[in-house]
Amino acid sequence: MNPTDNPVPALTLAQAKAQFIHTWGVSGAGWGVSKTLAQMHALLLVSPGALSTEDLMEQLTISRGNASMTVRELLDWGLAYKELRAGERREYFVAEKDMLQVTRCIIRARKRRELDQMKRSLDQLAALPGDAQDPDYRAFHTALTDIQQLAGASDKLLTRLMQAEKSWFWDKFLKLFI
Amino acid sequence: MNPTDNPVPALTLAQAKAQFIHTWGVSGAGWGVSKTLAQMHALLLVSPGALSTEDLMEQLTISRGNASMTVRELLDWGLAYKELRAGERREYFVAEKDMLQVTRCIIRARKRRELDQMKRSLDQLAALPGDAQDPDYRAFHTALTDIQQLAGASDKLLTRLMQAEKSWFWDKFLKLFI
DNA sequence: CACAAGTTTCAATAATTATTGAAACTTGTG
DNA sequence: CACAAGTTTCAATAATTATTGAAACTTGTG
Repeated sequence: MNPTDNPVPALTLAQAKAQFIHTWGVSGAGWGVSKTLAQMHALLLVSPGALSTEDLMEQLTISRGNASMTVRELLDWGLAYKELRAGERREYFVAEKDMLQVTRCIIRARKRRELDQMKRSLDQLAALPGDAQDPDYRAFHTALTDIQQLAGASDKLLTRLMQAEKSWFWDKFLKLFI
Repeated sequence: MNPTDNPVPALTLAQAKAQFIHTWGVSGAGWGVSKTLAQMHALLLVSPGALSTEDLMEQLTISRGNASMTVRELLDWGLAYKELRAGERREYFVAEKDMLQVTRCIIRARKRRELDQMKRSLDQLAALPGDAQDPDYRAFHTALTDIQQLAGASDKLLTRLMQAEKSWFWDKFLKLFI
């Protein structure tokens, strides 16, 4: 189909960035951050310098309101930082670029939002007394206990990962599993 | 507020089940399975016997169509099995109750759907040649390389977890991290 | 303290995703 | 092969979630 030696015509850098932003947005949606949030993070990740709200609006073609709220959320998650410039009113933002740190931020937020809450609910439900002869009660109790065990293990693993230093992380975690 | 010795009035088993189904549904939504799917799985988990489509419809108060599609999806994910009864046309379903197996199923599905796809995209983009002097290119390339590294590590970790036998899992994984 | 430059809020609306339910289909039996 | 018992499909609709954009607000200066 393509008569040259290079079968895939090279993308321009701008196209590659756009594709990356798109891809990151799609997967972001898959792990519990909104698409716009993930895209904004992607844009900041591949930008060499800090960007203003205005820049974000333009480059992602989103409204001012959306840009404002999303950038605030990004700060909340710890995935971006403000960069203030002397003598300028306008705020600039840079991404957290250390991917281990990024992972940690996301784990922390999701653990709090979901796992911790689920554990509370499970603890309450698993404590329900009942008749050990009743198959309904037995099924309920067995399921709950198993899930609690998994939740406890996940909790501890995630807590460890969050505390992990880069060296610990790469040493224990990667070397063990790779 | 409560004058008896028991400050929280005990839930009935049915209420506890309902609450569990609700909670499981909420967290399910958080990790990429639909709420109805997660609820149906929860219901099957706490049911001592197999349930028919009819039972699922009634107990979750969802339509026949929804029940049919969701139960199919549950089979797809490997989170439930058909149980056929001799001389009956009607199909019954039981949950996969081994939580390690459940985790494995979910990891497998999500890895395929998201991580593998993302890796393909990253590999293509990270291969983009460019001018090492250009700060734009440098930022892009650094970000991509870092993410690739993380994606590679995650991939290997998840693959290991999926292959894990119960003994391996509880030995290495839990003992190491707890 | 008026104004310019920017930010935030939030009701209205658009976009997306999940659900219904009736019609079409399948399958096993007399 | 007609029928009963069940399952699946899918267009219409409902529910949910994300986005806009204009108005209100904030903040720093002359």
